[in-house]
Amino acid sequence: MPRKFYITTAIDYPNGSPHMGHAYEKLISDCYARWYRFRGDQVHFLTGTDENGQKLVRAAEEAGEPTKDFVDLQVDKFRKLCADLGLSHSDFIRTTEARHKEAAQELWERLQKKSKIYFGQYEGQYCLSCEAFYTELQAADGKCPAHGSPLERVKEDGYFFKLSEYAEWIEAHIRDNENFVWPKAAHSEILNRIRSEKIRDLSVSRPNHSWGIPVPGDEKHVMYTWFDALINYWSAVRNSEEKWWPASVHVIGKDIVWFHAVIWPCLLKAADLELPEQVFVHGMVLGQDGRKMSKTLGNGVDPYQIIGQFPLDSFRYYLLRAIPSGGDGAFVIKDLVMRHNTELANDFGNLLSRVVKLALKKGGETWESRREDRSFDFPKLFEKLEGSMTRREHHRALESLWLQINQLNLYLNDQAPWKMEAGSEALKSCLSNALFGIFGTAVLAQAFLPEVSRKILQTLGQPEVLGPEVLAADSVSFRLQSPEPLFPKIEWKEES
RNA sequence: CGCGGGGUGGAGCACCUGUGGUAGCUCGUCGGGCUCAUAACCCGAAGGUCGUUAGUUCAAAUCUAACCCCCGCAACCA
Repeated sequence: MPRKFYITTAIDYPNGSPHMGHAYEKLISDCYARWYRFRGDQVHFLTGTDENGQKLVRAAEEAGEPTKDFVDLQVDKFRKLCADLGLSHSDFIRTTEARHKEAAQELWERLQKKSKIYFGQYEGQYCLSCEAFYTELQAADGKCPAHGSPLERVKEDGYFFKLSEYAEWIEAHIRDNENFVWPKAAHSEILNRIRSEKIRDLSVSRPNHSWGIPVPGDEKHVMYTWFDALINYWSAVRNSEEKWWPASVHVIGKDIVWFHAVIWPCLLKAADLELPEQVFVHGMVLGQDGRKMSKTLGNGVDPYQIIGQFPLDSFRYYLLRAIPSGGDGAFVIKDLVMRHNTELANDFGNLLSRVVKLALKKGGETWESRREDRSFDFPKLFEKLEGSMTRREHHRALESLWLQINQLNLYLNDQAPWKMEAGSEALKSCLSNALFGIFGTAVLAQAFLPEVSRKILQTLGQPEVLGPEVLAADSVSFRLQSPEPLFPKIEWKEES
């Protein structure tokens, strides 16, 4: 029976255009979605947009457009990004959709019925321009960190979620489930924070300015954006809840760990819903100077500087390989080009050329690889990749894959099949081994380099999508086609 | 101040976080091999006291402590 794997990205806040971080998170998630699909699991892969909150209303005002029109337009950009990245997502959710509204309201009512939400008063330092409260910690001097203007002491009516009731429970849950927040650094950081901060009840409503999801039974309030945003993971699969819930992995960035590792599980617990298995925190794509990408520093790289300029698989490969999962990494276009030219073109692409061309010359189109002749242990390599992927170390999976590619190149140099006599057994066995080696590598590379793998399999005369079981098949036959360069070299000059 | 991440041959990074045991990868430099292939592939060499200091240990880049430096935690922003 196939296992199920439900993976999500964070939903994006579309007040600006998609940036590198969005692309990174989506590509990582896509890689895992494809890997689990490859190993035979039933996969549901969700991404989408978070469209509530006053910040969007303000952004629309600044753009001089009605909020809804503005948001629709922005969301299209994110949809386009998904398409341009070749994402294999199963669903794209918008928090302005009816299905989400209904789900959020249902969850609210559930919590209210169980008295986990109550009506109260919020008192704090409030910035009028931000329409947000700041804690003593954020604004120690009583001034708005964003505007520098003095904050007002404001009392406001609103709804609260009894987060404090769950303080001990969530600490225990995180402590006892080492994989719940991953990687380890994120796990200990959040645990640390829970222990040092008093968990207080969470304000979950805002005054209704006709944008947002109305609080059931009280039109004067809408849900706080974060409250409803988290629920998207549930609302997207509510119609087939028994099939997909709970989520297997929420892939998120560092800045929203608290919401996903603390608030979200507590909400679910309070509503008697099952908890996600894992919150996977990825690192940040930094600017080429190794600092956080920012407009003021001008060190940012827009995803659209890459998409269309460089092959998609090279972009994917670079992000997945050059930035260790869980850590931060600088995005340097020159390095992307270098990895494309050396690792992809020279190591991998050239390997395909040299083997297939030689095979065509020496033995024609039809080749067969039998299990007893094989020099390479792909089932074992699969296990290795499986281990890396389970630990969410996709960069190591790629490293293992490349070790295999290097081994193949070395094998050819050692065997020197071009010196062997045409028609000899030695030649036949050497080349069928090499062909199987490429085949196995391409099969395993599907989650990482979908487009390229497809082309390789096609060159070998194999079906487009294959699972790990073919690696142990008794016999695989190839019907070779003349290969075209998989990775034409890229000429690229600094500051072009 | 506090929290978190990092400091490894000329450059960029693994390992450390999965088990402490001759320091590994890519690029660059130098020399060699091969000629099937996308001027590609393979081998070898030079180059590091793994931020500093102290400690634990038969043995530390890896564990412990202190310190120094860089980055993120306010804004565009995952």
